[in-house]
Amino acid sequence: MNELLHLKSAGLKSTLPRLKVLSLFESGSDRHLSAEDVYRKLLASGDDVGLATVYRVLNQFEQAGLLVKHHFEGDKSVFELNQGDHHDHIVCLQCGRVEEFFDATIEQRQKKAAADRGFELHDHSLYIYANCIKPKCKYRN
Amino acid sequence: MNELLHLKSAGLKSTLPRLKVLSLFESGSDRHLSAEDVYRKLLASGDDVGLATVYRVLNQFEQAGLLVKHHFEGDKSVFELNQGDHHDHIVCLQCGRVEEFFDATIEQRQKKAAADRGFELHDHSLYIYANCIKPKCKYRN
DNA sequence: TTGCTAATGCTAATCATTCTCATTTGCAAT
DNA sequence: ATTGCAAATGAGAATGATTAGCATTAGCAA
Repeated sequence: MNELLHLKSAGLKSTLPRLKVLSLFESGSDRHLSAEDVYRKLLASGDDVGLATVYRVLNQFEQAGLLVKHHFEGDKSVFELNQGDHHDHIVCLQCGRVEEFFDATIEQRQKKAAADRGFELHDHSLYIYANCIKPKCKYRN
Repeated sequence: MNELLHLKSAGLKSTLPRLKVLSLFESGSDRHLSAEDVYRKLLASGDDVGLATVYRVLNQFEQAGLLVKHHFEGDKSVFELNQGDHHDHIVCLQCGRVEEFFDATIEQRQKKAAADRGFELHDHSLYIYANCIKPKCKYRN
């Protein structure tokens, strides 16, 4: 029911593909999904949604503020549910695991860096590429 | 002569296309160039270098540590001369002007953020997207 | 000067993403 | 419930950046 409200308020019709995609993210085990990921997952669960539609819906959701889009290293972009909390990302170069973090000091200094140089910060993207040192990383031990 | 040394030490033959590309960056008015940019500039100066070669050379130079590659918002990537000093970027959303900056505190906190979560920082990319408030911005006044 | 390997320059191929357009579907007004 | 129509979908073609394949050319060491 919540989804419906979201879609409505975004001026989007409540259609099958859109509901499927949205619930994928809301039920999500993986928070960060590419268009291809979404497409595969839907196919796997027997829901036939065209790839073009997935791309369209994802972008509409981003516009509507339901999702946030990220460009990690490499070509394809990934989306995650927008839960209001801004955060940055650490991506493991080995296993691809993504961890989120927020550092008020970094945010602060960014704003200052921009202001000092005569810019008005609009947005930023910070990705840290690293290696897990935890045993969690599937490519270690 | 300096270029020659660079190429040699990178195990790259000193060829015309490579010298052309390298001097483009070293003489550079624009520090940040895409493959397409390089291609156009070379054509403009009467030097005929194939686009594929430009891409190849750019990547080889990156591997060799002569250039650094960046992915600003959007699709195409840009290269800049590697002068040893790491820095991040502020990109004007209006005019595309790129300003470089370095903030020791931000660097520090990033390392800490990674370490705190069991990662060993390998690399990071930080891009600030902003609007010039200086009259410099060609899309203002 | 010769010879061989690496480099170049085309063009065709890839990959992610977007566009086109004919067909279908949500939904508001009968 | 039924109808009508704009909005949404699906399939495949088109795009744009980047890379691969291969025949030709050019550094450079002997």
